[in-house]
Amino acid sequence: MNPAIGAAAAERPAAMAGHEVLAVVLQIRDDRLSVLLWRRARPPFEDRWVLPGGRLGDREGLGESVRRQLAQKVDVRDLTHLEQLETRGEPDRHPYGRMLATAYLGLVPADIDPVIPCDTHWHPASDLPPMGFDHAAMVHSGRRRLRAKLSYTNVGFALAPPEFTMSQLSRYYRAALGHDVAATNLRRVLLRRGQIEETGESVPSGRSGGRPAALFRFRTRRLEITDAFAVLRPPPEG
Amino acid sequence: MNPAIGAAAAERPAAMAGHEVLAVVLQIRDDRLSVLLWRRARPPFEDRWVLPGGRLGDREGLGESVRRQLAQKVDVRDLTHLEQLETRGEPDRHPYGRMLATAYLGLVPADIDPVIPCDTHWHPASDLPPMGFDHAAMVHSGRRRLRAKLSYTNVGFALAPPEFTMSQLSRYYRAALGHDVAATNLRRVLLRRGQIEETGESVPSGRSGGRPAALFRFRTRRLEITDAFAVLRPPPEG
DNA sequence: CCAAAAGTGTTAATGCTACACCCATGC
DNA sequence: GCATGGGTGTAGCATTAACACTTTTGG
Repeated sequence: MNPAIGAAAAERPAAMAGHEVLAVVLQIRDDRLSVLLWRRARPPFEDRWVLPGGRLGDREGLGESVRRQLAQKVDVRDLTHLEQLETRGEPDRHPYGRMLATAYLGLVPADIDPVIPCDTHWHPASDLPPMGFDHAAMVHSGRRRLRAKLSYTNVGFALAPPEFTMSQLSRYYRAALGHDVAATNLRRVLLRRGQIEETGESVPSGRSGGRPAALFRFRTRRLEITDAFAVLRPPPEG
Repeated sequence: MNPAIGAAAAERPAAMAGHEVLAVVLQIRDDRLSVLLWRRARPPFEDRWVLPGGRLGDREGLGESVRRQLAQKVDVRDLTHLEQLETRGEPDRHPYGRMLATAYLGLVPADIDPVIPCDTHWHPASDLPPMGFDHAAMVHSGRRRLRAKLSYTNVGFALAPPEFTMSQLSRYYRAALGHDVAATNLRRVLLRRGQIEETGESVPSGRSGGRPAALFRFRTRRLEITDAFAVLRPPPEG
């Protein structure tokens, strides 16, 4: 274990070892996939950006801990989805001693704007600021996971507001996937898979005219795998 | 020598807190997907079956620790693939105190028969014996992960020997996926994706006759995603 | 010659993208 | 009317499962 360096070590005396939970909180903001980061005020990695999170409490589970810390520290309570990403435990990942970290992916729908403390900010996930520890790698894991799941699950529900038009939804997909997504085909894919349904309502057109857009909603707001077995699928029943 | 926390913990339960790594080691044996389990000789969960593993050492990383424990404790050194599955940290998952566990998925090719201690056995993954802790859930995670990855990556390499005939390979896939897989189509799918290639050699037919089978090998024996973006794929270059 | 196992050709179905076209609205 | 954005129809493409058929071997 690293010998303590200067004053900072005084805060965390000899036996620093433990487990922390971290959250890659993603949201589509202004048509960009963004991640919530917190600016460190002290060493190590002073002034670098890190993921929100903190030590696992003695009596709490991992997911529970992430939710608590997000609520307490950055006032994020509106996660529509939370799943475990990965655990990192390289002995030298924390300069002051042994510290394991379990990262979660959390998603916030686009219609919410959580009140966050002044030392936390949303950053475009494709243009991260200088980050501390191994947190940048975790953000990349989160992005990859989200991208993958958008194509075989209904995670879209976690990025979108409860009701939305297809052109809105296609913008969310575009932001999350990083490439163009045609609203017209997205509609058919998601309808075919039974992920979304029409609410029956529609949104009046803006001042520039245009046909009113139908409103849709996700049929369920819990994660489901809708497109398993793209290939090597099991033979039909019987 | 105890995979999970043994007697030492029982003697001083108060001080028990820490992190262990566990391995879901899978192999196709006799055309069945099998998992390596270890029979506990003492409480808690005496006589139940558990995953091999043990405490994370002070100076080792998680993956490193799994490899060490598998080599030392069950003499498994021939993993062709190892990846992290999940970390469980419910406060009550271990009756004697707080213990986090990170589970890995390890794969052993079908042509190897590791020498394992007498208290460990291979069990069919579809018919697990009574298991201790939350280890049965971890085995299920491992199976699901393997099944999923067989359809969009080249993990097959980790189940198969270096060279194989297509009917052998289809048996491995059948065992892992749990449903029929036609050798003829499997061949075309894997060739098209560039996962496998012919070695040029072939295997003489058995005493019952039949055309000699061509030998194949995986082009690479490292994990690659060969079929990303089944849907919502990015538009062509430009 | 016949049975057995491997390998090829072909068809039909699926599910997607792209694009042309039609619809409803504001001005 | 006409510009604007939404929605539908349709053609083409890629990929795969199923199955008939051919090839190569042992007895």
